[in-house]
Amino acid sequence: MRQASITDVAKKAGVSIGTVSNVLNHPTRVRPATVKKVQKAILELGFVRNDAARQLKAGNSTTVGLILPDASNPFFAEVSKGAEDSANEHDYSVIIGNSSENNDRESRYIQLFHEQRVGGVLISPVRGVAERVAELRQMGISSVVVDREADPTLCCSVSMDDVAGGRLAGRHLIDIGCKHIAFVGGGPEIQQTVDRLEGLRRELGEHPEVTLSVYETEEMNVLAGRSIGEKLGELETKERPDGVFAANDLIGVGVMQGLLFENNVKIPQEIAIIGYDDIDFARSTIVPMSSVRQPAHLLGSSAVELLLSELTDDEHVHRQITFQPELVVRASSSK
Amino acid sequence: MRQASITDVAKKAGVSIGTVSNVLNHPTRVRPATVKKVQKAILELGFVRNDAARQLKAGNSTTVGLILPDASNPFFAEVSKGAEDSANEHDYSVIIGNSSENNDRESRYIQLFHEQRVGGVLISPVRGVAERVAELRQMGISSVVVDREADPTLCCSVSMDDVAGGRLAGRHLIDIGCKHIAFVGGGPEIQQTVDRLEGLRRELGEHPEVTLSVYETEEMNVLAGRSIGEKLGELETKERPDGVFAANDLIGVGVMQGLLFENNVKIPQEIAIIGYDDIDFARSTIVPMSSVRQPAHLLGSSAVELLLSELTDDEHVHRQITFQPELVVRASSSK
DNA sequence: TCCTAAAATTGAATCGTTTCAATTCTAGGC
DNA sequence: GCCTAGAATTGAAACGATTCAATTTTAGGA
Repeated sequence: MRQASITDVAKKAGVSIGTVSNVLNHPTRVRPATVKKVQKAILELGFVRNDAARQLKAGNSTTVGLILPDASNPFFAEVSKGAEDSANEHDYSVIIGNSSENNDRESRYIQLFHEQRVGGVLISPVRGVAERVAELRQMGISSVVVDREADPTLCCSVSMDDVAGGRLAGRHLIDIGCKHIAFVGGGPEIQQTVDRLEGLRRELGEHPEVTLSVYETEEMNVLAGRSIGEKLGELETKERPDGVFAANDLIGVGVMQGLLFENNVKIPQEIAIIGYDDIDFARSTIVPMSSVRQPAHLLGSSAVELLLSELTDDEHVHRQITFQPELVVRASSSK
Repeated sequence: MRQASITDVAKKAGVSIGTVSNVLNHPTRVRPATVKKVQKAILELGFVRNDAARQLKAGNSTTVGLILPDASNPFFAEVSKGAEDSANEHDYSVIIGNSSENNDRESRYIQLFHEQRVGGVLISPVRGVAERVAELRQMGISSVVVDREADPTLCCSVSMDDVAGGRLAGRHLIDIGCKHIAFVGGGPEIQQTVDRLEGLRRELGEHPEVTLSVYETEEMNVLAGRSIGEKLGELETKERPDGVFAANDLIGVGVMQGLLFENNVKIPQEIAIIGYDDIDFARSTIVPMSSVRQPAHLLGSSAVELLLSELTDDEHVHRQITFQPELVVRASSSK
């Protein structure tokens, strides 16, 4: 089925194609009566502009590519919503590619987005940030790194201050009177986890009366957390922690299950728990769990703002923005 | 930064632009030595084809638009992965729009995708299926309805057989010896829930010795389920159900929490539980929960296959495909 | 009515690629 | 060397929209 073109509209309205284009793009240059005539013709023909033609001539794209490592992760779902909302406000649209943590797939989306001449790419690289940024720059593609830090002489990036998140959790556990705090989850190969533990350590550094135990896990899931929770619950009461800071919510949920179900530990009375990420899961646990929340929506929208600034402002200077998390206190740490 | 064009490549390789195009699109028409020359020039110039130009001349798009009602729903995340995998195999790509259950936003994405002349649209409409399908047809856009049924004289659709899902759950509960089954969740305004209950009723119809109680909820979340779980746990033992079929996993998790935590009911010994959707949540409950699984990935990939068939096969006949769910048995219903 | 300046409109040229008829090149046979 | 047929290459035309210099129209003043 052939779509109506701008030439058809011009013919039907009895004007030139340049006038139709002006009605579409610069309506103030056209007399109101002519505008009406053209709009009537557009309606009757069901004309919808061909963006390929527009882009080819105009040379500028109104789309931004977003490459996510894991679309089913609620965090990234929220990042993409933030990006879309912000883009929409600027008459840009976001097209999403899902790398599924696969480096080759990520490369493929970069190529595809480049063919489509997207205005820029928002990316949370599967592998090395520096390498990807260098590649994108070499291709002449503007980019913003999401949820990771990048060298601000090369491009913008938006990320979370996980050290601050760790401090928030630590401070809260101390405020509610915890003397023996356990950190559960991950290991040294996950930078975000390392940062969260670092924040906790810094906070405890000002409280020499408070002790810290660290329990690493190979996985960052509920099962891994439950296993540690069982162990903690089996400790003699005076050896148990009275506060647990979990590296993420899944770990936190698992710890809670291990404590509650296997050991009948009272939460938060005997052991308080704080998770990280504030996914829906946290809210829906048997004892609603406190969690450090990352403003994912804001991360997405800020990434778009930075990218659009780079595209439109000749004086644009790259920035590295780090967002502060907030603590959402729920039953698991209320005492 | 100006990107290299096909004219630049032709000049550098010392051939015509038609030859460069043939190297890109019909390499067998070109002598190997010439192919090599052109490819060398492409590499040196970092040439990446401009898809807007290609699409404008060639007239066919290699992208498919996917409009999701809720990107953070794991089900749709999996649908989109299936769609992407299938599209990739056919050298198509999927661009995703997120309507966030907003009808206007859905309209906006349809308009945007139409401007981009996508090959077709995969859509799970926020409102009326028939209305959307009619609109898309009027616009000359091929479409496939996802996770809903559509009139197969108008377009293809892929959906789940929720009645069969309800039968699966019912049969399993009967097989493990349940005599009093409770259905928990939703109400008559949610067709999928109605179908699941219908399936359960059909299965029980062949077992007059088994009784059924229905508990509706206003919301389909964990809290709503927990409230019902508490009520069920408070019933006299001989009035309690011995099997619960939850309308979705969140309800199921909530029922489990209400039974376990408030009433110390033994699961599955006293009451067995089956959820629906098999989200990660189900697997990670205190007693891993059985659940009816929908092949979301297959739904996505089949939708793409149907759409591409429509685009490439002159003899294409629209189909309505309904997928059979499967039951994943876990601890919550193993006895 | 004529003149002038501003408003409004026009349409050729352009964007980068694909297509395909026309042309050129090549290799084998005589 | 000439001829022929098939292989290989060429490049004008076209796709649909935007742009902007050239042209036309309009309205107000004398």
